[in-house]
Amino acid sequence: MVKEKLDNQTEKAILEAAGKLFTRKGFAAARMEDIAKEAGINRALLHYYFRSKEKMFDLIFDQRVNEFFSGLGEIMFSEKGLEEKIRAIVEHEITTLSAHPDLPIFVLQELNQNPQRFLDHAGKAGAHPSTLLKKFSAQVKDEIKKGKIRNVDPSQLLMSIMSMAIYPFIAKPILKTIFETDEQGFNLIMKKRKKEVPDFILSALKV
Amino acid sequence: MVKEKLDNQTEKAILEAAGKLFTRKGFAAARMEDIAKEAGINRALLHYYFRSKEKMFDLIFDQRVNEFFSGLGEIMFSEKGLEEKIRAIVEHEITTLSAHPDLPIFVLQELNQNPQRFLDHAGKAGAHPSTLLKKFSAQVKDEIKKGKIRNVDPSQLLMSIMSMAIYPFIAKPILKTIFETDEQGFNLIMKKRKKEVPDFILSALKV
DNA sequence: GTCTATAGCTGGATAGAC
DNA sequence: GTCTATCCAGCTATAGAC
Repeated sequence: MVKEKLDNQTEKAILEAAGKLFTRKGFAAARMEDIAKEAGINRALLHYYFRSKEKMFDLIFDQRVNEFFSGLGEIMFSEKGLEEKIRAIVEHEITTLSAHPDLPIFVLQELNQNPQRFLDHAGKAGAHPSTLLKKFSAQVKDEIKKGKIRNVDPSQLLMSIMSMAIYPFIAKPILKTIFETDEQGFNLIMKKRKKEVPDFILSALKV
Repeated sequence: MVKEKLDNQTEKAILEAAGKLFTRKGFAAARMEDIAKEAGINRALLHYYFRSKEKMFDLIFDQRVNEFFSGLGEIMFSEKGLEEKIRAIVEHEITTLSAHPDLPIFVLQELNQNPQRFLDHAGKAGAHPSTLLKKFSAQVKDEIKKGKIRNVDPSQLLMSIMSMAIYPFIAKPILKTIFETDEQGFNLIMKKRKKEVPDFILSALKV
């Protein structure tokens, strides 16, 4: 009666293939034929396992959204000080996205297509995303009151942090052209960015 | 013999409709039927004017890439000082994208799909995009040498500027949820950002 | 230049054999 | 559980009338 977890090679292969193709091409442009080929099986079997293209996509998308936001909550709700927290966020984002570079464009493209999805997803996850901002906001305001940092709008600050860490992965093709470099060179630049960005932010926050 | 420029209502209507739908849904998900309906004509006429879906898309895409980078070169190659230049870039990007919010996700999604396009496009435009970085880089290094600003990597700085201005528009559905606001509220936040971001950057550059 | 009708293809989904 | 064969809807593209 126990559901098999080790044996289903096929299911795993399909999910991997589907993840790859949906993430790369988006829902509409990814074809079942391609997914089947990538998984080394045929189209019919995809439907045997997952019934429809949409159901497959929903599985993948939810998983990707989770990856995209994984770890962020933990860091935000940890008891770290502000500086340490900022360093941890940037480090975490850049490390995650270096391993999964096309995560953000995929998730954000599909969310722009159907914003409701994010609310649905947040619903499943439990806490409303705004609690994350509130926690961060309180901490920033506290530091301002103590005179530790300059007076800045916490929302604007949070946006800036996330922007600086994530956007380069979205703009990668442009950046590779501008910097006249390849994949390896780009990754090196991102690695340096793990230190550069927090330093930049903290310098901006100095009183 | 002169090509009509005023009379072709239809061509204009089609381009507008196509722009709207391609930008919103991407190439694969946008259907000729929808474009025709949006333009108030029927499918056959689309082909009469533009032959194929791909040709239509190429026109739209090129135009969108131009919009996305419009004005940036001018500002970069102007004789403004660094501070003024940073303020101008951020102001320009946020203003442009407030008027065309789904420009970046469309352009960047399609460029990720086919990075070659950017090189092709840059080719047509004349100057290689890397000249833009070189100009900016020289100016930053000069200011550093003069002791006017902190020692920062110009490439990293440029990335940060663009990130902070552009990324929020890509992450809009997420931000609207986190900030618990609507379209109007979002626009207000972006308006404030035109000042907040340059101030933030300049503060980070202080010696 | 604009329409209707339709050809022709692509791709998701199902039936049924093994 | 996996395959082949096939159905059928949806979409691009074209032909031909007006």
